[in-house]
Amino acid sequence: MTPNKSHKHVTCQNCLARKDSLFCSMTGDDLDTIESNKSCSYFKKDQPLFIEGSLPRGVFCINDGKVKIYSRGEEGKEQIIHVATSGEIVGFRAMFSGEPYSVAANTLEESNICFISKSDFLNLVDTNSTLRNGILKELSKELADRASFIKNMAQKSVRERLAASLLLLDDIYSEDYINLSREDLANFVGTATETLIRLLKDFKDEGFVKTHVRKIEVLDKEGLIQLAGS
Amino acid sequence: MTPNKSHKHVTCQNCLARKDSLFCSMTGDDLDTIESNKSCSYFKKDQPLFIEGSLPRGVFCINDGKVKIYSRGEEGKEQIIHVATSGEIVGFRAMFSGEPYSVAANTLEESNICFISKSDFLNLVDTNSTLRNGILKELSKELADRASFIKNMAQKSVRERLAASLLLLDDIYSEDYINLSREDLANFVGTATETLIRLLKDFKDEGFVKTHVRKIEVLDKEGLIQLAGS
DNA sequence: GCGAAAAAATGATCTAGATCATACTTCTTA
DNA sequence: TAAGAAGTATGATCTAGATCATTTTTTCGC
Repeated sequence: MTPNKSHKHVTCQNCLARKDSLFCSMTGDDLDTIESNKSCSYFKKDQPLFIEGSLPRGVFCINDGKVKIYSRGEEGKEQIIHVATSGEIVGFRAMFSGEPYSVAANTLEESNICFISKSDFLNLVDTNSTLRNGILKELSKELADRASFIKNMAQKSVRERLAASLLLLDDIYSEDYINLSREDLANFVGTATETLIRLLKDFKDEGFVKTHVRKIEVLDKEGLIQLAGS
Repeated sequence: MTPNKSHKHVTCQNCLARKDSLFCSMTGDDLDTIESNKSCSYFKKDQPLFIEGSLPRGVFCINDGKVKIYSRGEEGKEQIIHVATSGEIVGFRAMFSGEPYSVAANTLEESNICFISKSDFLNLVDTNSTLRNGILKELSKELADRASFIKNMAQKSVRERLAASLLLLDDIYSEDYINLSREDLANFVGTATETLIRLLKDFKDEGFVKTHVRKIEVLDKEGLIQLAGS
């Protein structure tokens, strides 16, 4: 875990997260444009970037931290659609559709996040064809992801979905242990918190994972892959 | 229902479906390009446009008919993600992502469908910014749709999902009755065929719908909206 | 470091919906 | 137009997972 997450301005030129992002191929000039127009903020845990139904004013670029993208159901229960990490750009979909956000975004931990205004971003997309193609590609990939998400929700058991989710989150948290509340994890898997806790206990007993208080260490990736099915 | 769906060449200039499509704003020149390079085919019921895992060679433009977009689960059970109708362009997502199709597409009824090759289509997208923006918008909207699809699968009962699905399909089939097999409908709602049949019977008894053999007439939209919830 | 509040865990119970078996209806096509 | 096949319907049963209640553990502000 990064030792110091407190607020500091990160220049795009030096941004370590950029190399993994849609901005990876950005050249000097365009980079300068962003750099001089962006703003950088430090977010505490569980702060909103935007809420469902509001109008997008720009995009968020995660320098460091984790962000959950979710949608709230009737009784207020969240369904987490995605967990975004360093290098990801969050919130550009609603900008293209011209509609209000259909989802909300909150930080899951302390995060450093930059903001680029709608006009700056759209200009860039219009003029930079590499970025544009990257975005088309990204949108298409996400669409494919969500198709399989839907299929999993419809056809897999909670146990299978938990296995798949843990694998996914293990990638997202890379060197760190998975660090989500049981409730958030349940809302990602799409189940009740109690059910999640029980299944997680089974996974512990079966040696697939180990918990460090709230954090989850994946011990047996192969086993989870088997369990998750196709 | 169109009286004659047999094979005939439809020119883009005269295509009635175009006005509802991403190509709606297409100008003379670009339209000529498509017109001279596209091919038009007549598809019988339940014929594949493409299958999961194959590589896209172009896009399909539905002139007349219906197409299901679906993904197959482990035991072969389909999850229908979308039902596309006249004017829709099908299969362009995988072209941008550069990956094989993550979903499959089959006709649901006799259909007239045009094919535009990958290179022609990508050229058009590169040069025509209106089309491009239309596509970005479309992709973003679908992403939002799928987020709510996921949420519904996770949080709503089958009964609620059936109500929502019927409303959606009623729009797609516009003047016609909904015309899907019980199995396809079940695979769209995300439930077992038997469960779907039972719930559909309830809906009949409660006066929400009326069936004409396999076809379904929606009688009480308001009631279904209530039932479907948010 | 202490006490309150939040989060995690466990237990008991209940039901929506899956599954399996079988019967009936509607299409196909010979 | 009859027979077989596919699709639709219904009945009986079983269980994964939701829900509600309670206890234990962890976190956090003072």
